[in-house]
Amino acid sequence: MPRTKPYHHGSLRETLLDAAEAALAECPREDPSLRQLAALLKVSSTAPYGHFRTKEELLAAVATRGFTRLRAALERTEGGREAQGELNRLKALARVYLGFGVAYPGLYRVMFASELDRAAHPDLRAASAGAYAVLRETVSASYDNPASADAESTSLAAWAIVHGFVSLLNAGQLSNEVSVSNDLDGLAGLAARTIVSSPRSER
Amino acid sequence: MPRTKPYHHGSLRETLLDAAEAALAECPREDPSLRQLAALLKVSSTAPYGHFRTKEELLAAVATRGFTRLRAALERTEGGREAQGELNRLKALARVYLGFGVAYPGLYRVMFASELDRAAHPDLRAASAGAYAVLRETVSASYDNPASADAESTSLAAWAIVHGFVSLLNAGQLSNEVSVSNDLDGLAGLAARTIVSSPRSER
DNA sequence: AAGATATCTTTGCATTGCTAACTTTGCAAT
DNA sequence: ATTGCAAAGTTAGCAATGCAAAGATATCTT
Repeated sequence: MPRTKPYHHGSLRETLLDAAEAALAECPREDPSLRQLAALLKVSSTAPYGHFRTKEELLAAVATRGFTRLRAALERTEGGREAQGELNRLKALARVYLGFGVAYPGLYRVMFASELDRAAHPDLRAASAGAYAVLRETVSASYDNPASADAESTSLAAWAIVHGFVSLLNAGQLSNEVSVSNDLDGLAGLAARTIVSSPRSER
Repeated sequence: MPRTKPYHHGSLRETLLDAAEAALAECPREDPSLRQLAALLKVSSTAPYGHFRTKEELLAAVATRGFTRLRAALERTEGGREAQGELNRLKALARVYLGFGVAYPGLYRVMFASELDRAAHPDLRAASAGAYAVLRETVSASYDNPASADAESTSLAAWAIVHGFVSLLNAGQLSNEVSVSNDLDGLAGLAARTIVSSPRSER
């Protein structure tokens, strides 16, 4: 277990996560190497192994922090709860989601990397579920029965559509359809409209 | 340039792609190593470099084949064109898309990997655009003006939602919402309904 | 003051992507 | 047929990486 105030480096664990995130910001399409991170922090190549058993564990921790921050961003959304009608609330939320994903493509990639074994990292699952919960609550708030299967389905569709946009954007798959793509507001509106107008049996 | 009938191995290039795909089928969450592929095919470790300049180039070729196959699968969809109403056509297409993505998680991951530099691989872009075209044509067929911005947007939303579902499923992110998740038919219906009911100015 | 413990270092190994230089094979032109 | 040549494959080797021991060192507890 890490101490509160270790000797050499203060708190290497957090610093490693910061460095990994910074590296992902610079080279979004490749995972940072533990050795480079260690060299950057002036510690030996194997120092990280005192805090993470494997590289995947470090990446899982990075992803967990990412979901926590995404959740915070979603909760901080202006017009997220109070404002003018369901459509605008959803659009605002979608806009924040898209903005986050596009602003931190490397981090977002790690967060949703299918390379990570989610079953082996419960805290990661929890953080992810926490971020999704914000979306789900906002979507299902406009349902008579927010716990209904209908509300659940629509929430899922909402997640799929915003995540799909971010994923396609960051993969460079939407460079052709620039008309709509680079305009995050447009995409957010599209996502919100698509979700709001979806059929609901019990509204 | 590769010959029609080289000497030692017949046609190593295609065989390498097959082997890479097979490896992805076995270990979907990690990229195969060139050396292992070479060893499997009983050629030297550097033989692949006669056909691909880098590993990324091989992966791009794998991804290209993947998109070609996805397109073929989408075009082969039963009820894709003829059948009973827009909703059913879309649902059938979505079902095929989801089935493909879930059946070949490793291949699908490489196809949409943000690690690949799409700008450097025009054929990959073309194959990807070809697969998307099938989806777009099906979606926009029900519009008065299939080339309208409206039809385009809805097609994009359709791609985002089915890709989002596959991505979330393969990342293991939907294991909690099993109620709907593991049922591909249910997800396909959800996607189709969400898209069909989306607002269209000029219908 | 002394021991325990977490933290970090040194050493080392196997794997990997890739380069450079050489060899082998099959085809074509003379 | 012999010769020349280009494509395809081989061997050898380098630097980087993830990770496993085993040893060193500083901090905390007692």
